[in-house]
Amino acid sequence: MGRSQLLKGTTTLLVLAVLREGELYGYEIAARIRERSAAFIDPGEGWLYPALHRLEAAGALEASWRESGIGPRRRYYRLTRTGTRMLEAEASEWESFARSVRLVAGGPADA
Amino acid sequence: MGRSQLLKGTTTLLVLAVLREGELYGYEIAARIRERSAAFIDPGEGWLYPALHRLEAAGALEASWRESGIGPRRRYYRLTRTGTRMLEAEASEWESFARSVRLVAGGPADA
DNA sequence: CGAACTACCCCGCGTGACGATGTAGTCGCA
DNA sequence: TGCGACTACATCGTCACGCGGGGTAGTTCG
Repeated sequence: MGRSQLLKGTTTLLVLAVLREGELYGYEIAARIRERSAAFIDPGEGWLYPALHRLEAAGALEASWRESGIGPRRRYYRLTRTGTRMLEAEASEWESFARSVRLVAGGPADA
Repeated sequence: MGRSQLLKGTTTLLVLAVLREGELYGYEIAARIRERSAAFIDPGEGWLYPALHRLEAAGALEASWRESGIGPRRRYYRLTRTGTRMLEAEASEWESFARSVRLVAGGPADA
């Protein structure tokens, strides 16, 4: 039950980051995050889709339905200009925070 | 409102980490965290004291009141054996998580 | 039925405002 | 000058609130 809370605040970054490469649909976004994190982060549907909606509502993402031909329709998401800026902001925010934690947790004399 | 949620799950690590050097009282713990993080992390009393109590109840910390002679009484906390182990666990958990985030957010071809 | 996606409620815990206690320092006023 | 009132600050604490991840059931379509 350790990292259960760690995710808070990073989901936006994670989602936006994998979308940097281009359009992806929900299921695929989850898969990318899982792969990239070496299965350490396993996106639950419970927060992934709400996160996508938040980001879409915030103007960071644009979405469009598309037939897959082989299965249900898929909703593809892509970064908007706003989303790209948000990604950069989130990334640097995370960087600062992670460094701070490292400074505190790293001990008295270390980097 | 960026880093608002990032703290979640790291408070235990932060508190235990600064106590690695020896006994400290609450107010001082907050100050240490603030200093070490270059003021990036500013511990709120609203989570610091509850966290201390949680950790004490969990057997990770031992506490004792002590007169300071110059001001209100202080409650000094120190790590127990359990707390040390918990610190190590939290630290490695954080490390893994941080690396995962970096892997995902770092982009397609980068470390 | 199963893949892709949605909706909804639960709840831990950080947030911010506030309070209580204790000491030192300052200022007023005779 | 002396002494109490009043302020400033250190220290510990509580509480209501809200965000957002967790879990899970529901929906649609092939």
